[in-house]
Amino acid sequence: MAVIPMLAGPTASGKSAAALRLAERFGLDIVSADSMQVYVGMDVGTAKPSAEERARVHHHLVDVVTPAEPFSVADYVRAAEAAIGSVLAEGRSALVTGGTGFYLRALRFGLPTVPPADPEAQAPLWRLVEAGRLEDLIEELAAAAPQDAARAERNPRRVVRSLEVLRATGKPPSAYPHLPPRYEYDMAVLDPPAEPLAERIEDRARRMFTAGLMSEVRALLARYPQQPTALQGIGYKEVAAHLRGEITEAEALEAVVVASRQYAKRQRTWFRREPDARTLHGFGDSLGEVLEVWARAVLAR
RNA sequence: GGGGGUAUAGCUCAGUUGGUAGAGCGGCGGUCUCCAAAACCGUAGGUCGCGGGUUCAAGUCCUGCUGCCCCCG
Repeated sequence: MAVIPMLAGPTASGKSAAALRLAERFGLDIVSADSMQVYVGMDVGTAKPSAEERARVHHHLVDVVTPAEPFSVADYVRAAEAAIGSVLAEGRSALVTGGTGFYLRALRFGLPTVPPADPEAQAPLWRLVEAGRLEDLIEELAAAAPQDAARAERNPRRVVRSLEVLRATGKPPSAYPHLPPRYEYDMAVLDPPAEPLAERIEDRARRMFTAGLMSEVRALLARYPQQPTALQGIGYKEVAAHLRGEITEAEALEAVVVASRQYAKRQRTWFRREPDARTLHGFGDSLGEVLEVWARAVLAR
């Protein structure tokens, strides 16, 4: 059974460029693992691969839904596994690459068997949260599932989700096993030094603004008034605030830079604890040889 | 030149009738079982512009100086 190479790393770590090189070198398709690049019309702000790059290498899981549609890890895993399956069926292999650790982990270790989230079932719980009764919900959860309550860390989203599952099925999320993953992966994580990464993040944010991020957001808002997830994206929420006149363009740019830096931090934290992953110190663009050796070894298994 | 205002954590600012300082943001660390570029949890930062004075005690009152802002000339 083939082992699929998986390349992760924080934003602006040069993983996309590196992935493109590896894909061309070894004749691989790229399977993106990016929770924002799945949306049509979100191009500039997500640093989506260009049309030219997508002509050179087939990218899967990019542009699969509109910003008006919901999309979740489960959707991701199903679609990504299907994509990998079809590539393997053609006698080739794929390279999974992206920065959404949550998606990568679900792909590697399997989707949990917890029932899917149901917005209607969550609605009454959210009403309580909004009414300032989070404490009560935590208590209810703690009474039946102390571990789940502890793990929720007072995070409203996690408390609500855990209670939703508990109330609907009588079992908390922690009682559900994971489905076995469909494929085996070998994960490499780019870990660039913080300072240079921060500089690259700032440069890239600048370039996004000059490349038309503002008009992209304007078009998005006009076309999809209801956006469950898109406006969570870095670059999008800040520019939207500017378009509403709440902050200046300079402030929006600064906010994007800060949010991106914080995001990169969270990604590093996530990947650092990822089991069985090899860490490669540096940027994707400066690790060409190392990455090639790694990919060749993985593909030979 | 005269008058008024202001000076507190990296930034923006709170600090009640005097009892040696807080918040938000940022920074740093962490969490993550179907919204994850999300949502959270935890921490470290301050000779309160500088010098005098009053007081048992001053960020808080008085005073001189310095910086910044506004008004008048």
